[in-house]
Amino acid sequence: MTDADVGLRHRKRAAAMARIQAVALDLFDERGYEAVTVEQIAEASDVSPSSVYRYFGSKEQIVLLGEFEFDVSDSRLDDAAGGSPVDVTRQVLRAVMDHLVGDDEERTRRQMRHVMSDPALEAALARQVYAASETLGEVFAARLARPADDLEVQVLAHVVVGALLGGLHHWHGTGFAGPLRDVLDRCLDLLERGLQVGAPITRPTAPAEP
Amino acid sequence: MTDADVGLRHRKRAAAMARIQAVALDLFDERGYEAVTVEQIAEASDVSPSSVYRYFGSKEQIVLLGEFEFDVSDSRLDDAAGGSPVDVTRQVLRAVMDHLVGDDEERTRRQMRHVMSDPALEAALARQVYAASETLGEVFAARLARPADDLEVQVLAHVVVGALLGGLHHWHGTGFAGPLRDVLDRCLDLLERGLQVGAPITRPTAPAEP
DNA sequence: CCTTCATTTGAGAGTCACTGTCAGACGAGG
DNA sequence: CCTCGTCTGACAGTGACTCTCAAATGAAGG
Repeated sequence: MTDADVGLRHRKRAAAMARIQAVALDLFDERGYEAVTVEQIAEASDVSPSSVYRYFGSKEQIVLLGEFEFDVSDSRLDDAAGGSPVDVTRQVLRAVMDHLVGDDEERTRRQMRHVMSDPALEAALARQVYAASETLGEVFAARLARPADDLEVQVLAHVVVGALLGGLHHWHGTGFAGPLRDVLDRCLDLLERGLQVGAPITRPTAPAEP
Repeated sequence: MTDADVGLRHRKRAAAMARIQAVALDLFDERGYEAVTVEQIAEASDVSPSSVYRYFGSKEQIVLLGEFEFDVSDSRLDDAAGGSPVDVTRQVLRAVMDHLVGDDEERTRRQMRHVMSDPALEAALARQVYAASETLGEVFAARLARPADDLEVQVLAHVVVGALLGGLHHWHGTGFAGPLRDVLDRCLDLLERGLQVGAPITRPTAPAEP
């Protein structure tokens, strides 16, 4: 094994993966996710179908690879030591967003459009998000010195991720208005401020609106 | 068409579906979800594979059909008029639980064991739960007289469902200890009481965040 | 430059979930 | 008992995904 990043082999692989994702996204925009076969993607990307599966594992991961995952060992998590769970989440979020948006904001919207309209993609994303909740739960549990299965820890982790998912849904529902990062930040603000989750429904300030 | 429930045709169909689900669950327990093919389920249930797909649409739905869905038109929703979102959720939860547990508590555990250990099932459940969040969001939006895409509404709905999902995870992680209904009720209690979501994490190290 | 070695690639065959079609079976209703 | 409408099973096909294996190719040393 060479130094792990600077081999012709490694670079070719990375280039092929990027090419496949770009080509696939174009084809999906053109004809829709379901209507495009992996074989067609492979041919248009000058690789064999075998390689596509070797690289991505599944058709969904061509779209989702790397999205909405986070690295527990990210150094920024250490910076949040002593902070609240939401602080920790904000750090995690920053790491996720750098991956997500750092690359290309428009690209994320194109991905989301397909994710939200295809059942298979939606399911794959939902699973990925659920897995992220579990990881976040482990982080919280470690910080709070509680067992990972602790009810409060699990509820907390899933609630935080749920809030972000709500934001994602809002972002999609409003035609992807504004930067995703801001929307998600606002979601965490809402959580911190405390949702009026137990308050009787009397709508505080909302003016009548159809 | 007859009165919709009391025809031989309808009864036969219902019986076949119940038989398929029971047979399938036995086979899954025996050999694992993935190792059992739909064709084998069909043969063991004395129906054709075509019928299995006609009844359930997909292999996953043999396990998941009806679980973790709720009926927006459930009469109990009206009883919660004027209550808080959590009250509404509690009513919804009661309706869901009556479906879920009303039938057979042990059966739910068997289902969950497979759901949690198979990626395809986990994804299907995650998607179903996500869809439930959307439905709940619509209910909340209507109650609060806000647009369905409203950020707070979406965050609220997804947070509530997230809390329940956290409870489900806890339930699974603790070997399905105690009635699921109680666990989920406690999750909603935690939400109402307000999670210490913004509170600094109690650690020996001194906090240094504003 | 050339050889050797370790990986990676592409090709092909096979499995299985799922879809669409259609003729025959079988309740429903008279 | 007979017609009519619906449901069922059989069949053929598609596409995602897996496995295996021989050929290609980058890495490393002479």
